Amino acid sequence: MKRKTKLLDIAEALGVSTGTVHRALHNHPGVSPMTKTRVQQMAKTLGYRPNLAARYLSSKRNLRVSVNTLQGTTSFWDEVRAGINEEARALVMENVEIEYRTYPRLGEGEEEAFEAALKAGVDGIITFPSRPQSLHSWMRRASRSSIPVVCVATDAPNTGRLAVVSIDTLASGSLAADLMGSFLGGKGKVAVTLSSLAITEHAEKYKAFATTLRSLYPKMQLQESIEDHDVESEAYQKSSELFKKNPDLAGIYVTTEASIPVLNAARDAHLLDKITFITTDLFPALVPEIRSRAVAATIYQRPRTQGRMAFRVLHEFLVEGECPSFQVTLAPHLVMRGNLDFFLQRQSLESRPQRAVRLQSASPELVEYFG
Amino acid sequence: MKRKTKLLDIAEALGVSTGTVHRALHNHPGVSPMTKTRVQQMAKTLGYRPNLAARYLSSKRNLRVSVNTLQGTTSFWDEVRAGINEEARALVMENVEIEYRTYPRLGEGEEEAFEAALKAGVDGIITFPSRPQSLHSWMRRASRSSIPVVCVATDAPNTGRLAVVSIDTLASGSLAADLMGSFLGGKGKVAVTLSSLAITEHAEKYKAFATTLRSLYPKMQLQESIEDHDVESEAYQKSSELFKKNPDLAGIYVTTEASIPVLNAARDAHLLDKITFITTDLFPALVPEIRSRAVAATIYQRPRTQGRMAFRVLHEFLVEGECPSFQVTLAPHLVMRGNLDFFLQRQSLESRPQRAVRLQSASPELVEYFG
DNA sequence: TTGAAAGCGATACCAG
DNA sequence: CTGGTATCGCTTTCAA
Repeated sequence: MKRKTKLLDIAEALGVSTGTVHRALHNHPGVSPMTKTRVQQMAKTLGYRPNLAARYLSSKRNLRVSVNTLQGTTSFWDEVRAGINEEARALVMENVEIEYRTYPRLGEGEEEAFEAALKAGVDGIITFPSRPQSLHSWMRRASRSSIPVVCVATDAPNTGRLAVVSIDTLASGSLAADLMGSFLGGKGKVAVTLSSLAITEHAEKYKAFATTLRSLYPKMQLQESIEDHDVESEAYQKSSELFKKNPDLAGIYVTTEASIPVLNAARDAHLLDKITFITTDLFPALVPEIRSRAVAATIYQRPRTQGRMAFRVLHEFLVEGECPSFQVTLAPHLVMRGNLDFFLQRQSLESRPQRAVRLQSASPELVEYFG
Repeated sequence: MKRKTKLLDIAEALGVSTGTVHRALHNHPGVSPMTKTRVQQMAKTLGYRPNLAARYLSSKRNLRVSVNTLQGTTSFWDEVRAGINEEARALVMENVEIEYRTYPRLGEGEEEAFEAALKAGVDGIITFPSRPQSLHSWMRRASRSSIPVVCVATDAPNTGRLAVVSIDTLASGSLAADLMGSFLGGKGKVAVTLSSLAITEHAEKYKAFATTLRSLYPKMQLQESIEDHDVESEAYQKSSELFKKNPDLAGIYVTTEASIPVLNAARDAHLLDKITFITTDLFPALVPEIRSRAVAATIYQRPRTQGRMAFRVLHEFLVEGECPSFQVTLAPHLVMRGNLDFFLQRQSLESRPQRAVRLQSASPELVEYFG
């Protein structure tokens, strides 16, 4: 086990000073191209890896990251932010500042938020690109200034973003299909609602659902999908129509968070107890529906963990400067009435400021839950 | 935002030197009781938090942790070790050494492994206490020498261990019950197999299963549980008897890894397609059973994440010196045929030496899976 | 029992 | 453009 090579080693090997080496490795101005390449070569051959402890200790600059997400009450985004916070405290030895920029509604104010983050000169951005197209040019600009951007929940393709953290859409759709088939004994009419087939994630869930259903439960009939375009009234409207047209509908898989209008449509059509619902995510209004078994199961997208991973990836990049571009994909969790309480217990504490969520158990111990 | 208080601050406040302060805070020998308490007081009132970067930088000592688990081929423990490794690389800036000590079978050689770790003078231990009673005195001894011990998968109560990382047994049992009820339409005879009711985790799973079944599906009849004592032949034997006595058995929940003998018993009794199986964990032999739908669903205990968390908790303690004793409880994952492939894809790469698991996706990106 | 001082490895500045 | 050097906060050793 040989000693790690440090700045001085490569300086001596080249007969220059550590200052020069440092500047060369960081592309700081004031180094002749010649020496710069020589230094970079030598660093490579010596296998130089910076000592992070020394870096943190001597560096006065602290990293600033902007977190751009939907506003408050949506429990999903509160969770995401909580996850980011947790990971920030756990991973870092000081010197990371997180600035939250939120926007009120899908696609409303997100460009402004992004622009503001860039203007403020942050070192990295975690964002939910609710309208990837509209953010596209801003993200490319960030990429050109080599400011890393991590997308959460939804990807923004071809934007030069560093990474995307999301739930495995294919696993979600396939699991939903397999469950639906099992619950219904492999027969009956089923449908899927989604926001828009134009959104990759939703299209993927739908496709996975359809494919799995066809291959595992060939006798089931999948109806055409419903697109609600993130409008609640549209969801209600269109699902009402669906129920009218298909009074024998046996199951429905709601891939978006907008399951309440669909449930209400079924309720108003007096079909609630005839239809098996599989929904997405977990939020207060859904809880009684699961308890009453109106919803058979919901696929939880682990917002807390998504936030955690997003920060982790960004931080790793900022610190190590690695990774071109990649995806982090999480396995979804299944919540049914049987295990609902365990998830609620976990959620209720997410807004706590502390570094880790801890709750009293029966024993005098501390309990931590991880999504 | 005021400057962080450092060693020098508290030294000046007391008119002593930083060396003394350091020794006092670390209970090093050679400090008068008087000054020691004065220093500790002052540290508290000033809200002193050590600067970890400086600590790492100046300290030559490196942490050694021993990981005591079952041997190799069991994919579960390979995963756990992989998780530990991953987290170690991700969390730490050098100076952590991991020593693996494995033992061949349940309860065989684990005391020796533990003793060896203590003799070797490690700074912390992560262990699977396969026979908590037999490890009891060793663990108490570790606790007396204030060597932190983290249990994985199974707890060892009243041993003074720092923490336990495990799957939420209640959520597992309840989820299994709810699924079973849903699959079977709320009626029929069901049974549970487990290793031994004397093991807390198994008793909890059983109880959760029974409770949830009774409350959500009161028409279902739960038979008496089968205990296999971790002996495959016993599992086969006893489940064969069960099937003989209850030819109308509709479902069975196998809470242990020993699902194969139970499946074989059902197969030999020509009841395989009449019984709905819900099993535990995911290993090669189980894959074809899930594919053929002999197993309707399996509850995955996320060994990789268990390993990750175990290391994380231990490391946090070693570095921050906090936490009396606590539990980390993970939500189980549900694997069915629909989403089986996603888990397999993830597993197949677990033994990779790299810091993160990355696999080629359709796009030229890197993909990471997290359990 | 305590103080003084020499590092640890990178950063950031100032002087040449 | 480049070299030299003080600095970050803590650990550790050597003297007193």
